[in-house]
Amino acid sequence: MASGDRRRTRHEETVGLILRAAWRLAERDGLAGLSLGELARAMEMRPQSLYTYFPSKQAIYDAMYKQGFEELLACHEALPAQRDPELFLAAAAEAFVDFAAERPSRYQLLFQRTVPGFAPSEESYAVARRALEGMRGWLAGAGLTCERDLDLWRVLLLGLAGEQLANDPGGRRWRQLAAPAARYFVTFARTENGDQK
Amino acid sequence: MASGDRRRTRHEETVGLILRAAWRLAERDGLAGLSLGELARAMEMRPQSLYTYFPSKQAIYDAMYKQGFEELLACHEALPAQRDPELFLAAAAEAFVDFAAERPSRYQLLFQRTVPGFAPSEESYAVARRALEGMRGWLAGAGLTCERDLDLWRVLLLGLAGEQLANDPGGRRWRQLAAPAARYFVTFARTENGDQK
DNA sequence: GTCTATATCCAGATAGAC
DNA sequence: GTCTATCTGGATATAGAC
Repeated sequence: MASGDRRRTRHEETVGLILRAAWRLAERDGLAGLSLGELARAMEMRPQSLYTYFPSKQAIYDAMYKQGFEELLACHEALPAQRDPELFLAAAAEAFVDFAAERPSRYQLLFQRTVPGFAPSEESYAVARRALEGMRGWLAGAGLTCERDLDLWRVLLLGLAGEQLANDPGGRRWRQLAAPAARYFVTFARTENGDQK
Repeated sequence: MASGDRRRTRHEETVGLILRAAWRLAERDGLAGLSLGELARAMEMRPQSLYTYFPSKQAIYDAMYKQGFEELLACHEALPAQRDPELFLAAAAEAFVDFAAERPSRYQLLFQRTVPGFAPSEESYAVARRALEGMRGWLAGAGLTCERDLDLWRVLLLGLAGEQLANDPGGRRWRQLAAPAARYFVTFARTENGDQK
């Protein structure tokens, strides 16, 4: 029915607006400092009305987590194709630091475990796994297929973004290290794998 | 005066016990979830009595921050001497991951910026700088003196510890990557520096 | 879907008696 | 130094009228 559809659409629009506002407040007050009162005020609602859209505060964090990984997947798909896998990985590493720098609280929710009591639902975590599988595919494209390679790649991404956010927010000090670090990683992984074979 | 000395000693002892309890609670409830009520209960005090020892909750976080870096410095000094700087850096990287794994909330307070509103005092930050200067010295011992080398070294430490805590707490998955990553870091940095000269 | 009203609980912090 | 008492303001969440 048309009226049912319209109502559902309106509901989902509001859910989207609430998440937008939640990200904005998380940037301003800290992710763990997000409060339903402030969030409601930003939406020009009473705090209780938020429960029409989310059953709990945890559910809001969970929706943010899922949305964050969906955005990361979109960011991955937007990466330009590259013949050279090394150049592709360098661009991917830069894009990851940019992704984190653009919204620090998103990096914090997705990759650090700092919100007391929060754990993603199975459904949301599935999106996170898809992002990781995408990375596994890139490495395979560069001839790197063992689990250790993926683990070290993750170290570089996490470390680059973490240092950039914590010690040079708004700058480029670690961002500019992303490409050489990615090259380092590929050389290292190939050498190590060669040693073992 | 003897009685004055004894009182001061008792006071400082209590401060130490409060910090111990604060770390324990931070591990249990999350660093940002630390509450003065819980902390007082652990000390068998009323919450108000804590103000005899610390003027605010922020001051407690600040003392924890300073203590954490003092512990890191002690950990650095405990590293066995090594003729080979590469072996020394490998051991240092492993020790750093162990340091983080042993008390995740300490890693979180010292190296992530996730407690809403917390910023270290100048005095406490000075201790953090000493720890960083120590690392600079190690790299210099391996012939690595440019700022970029130190930045990439920090990426490795932060990334290794962060992944270990977030995705394999209690395990050794990233810890065992520390030594090979450090060894290759040295090789890579020397090669890069050679290219530039 | 949004509201008023309320429940329940907790936070960090201060004043002043003992 | 520790306590009782209190302030002030928040939090998340639920019930039920409109």
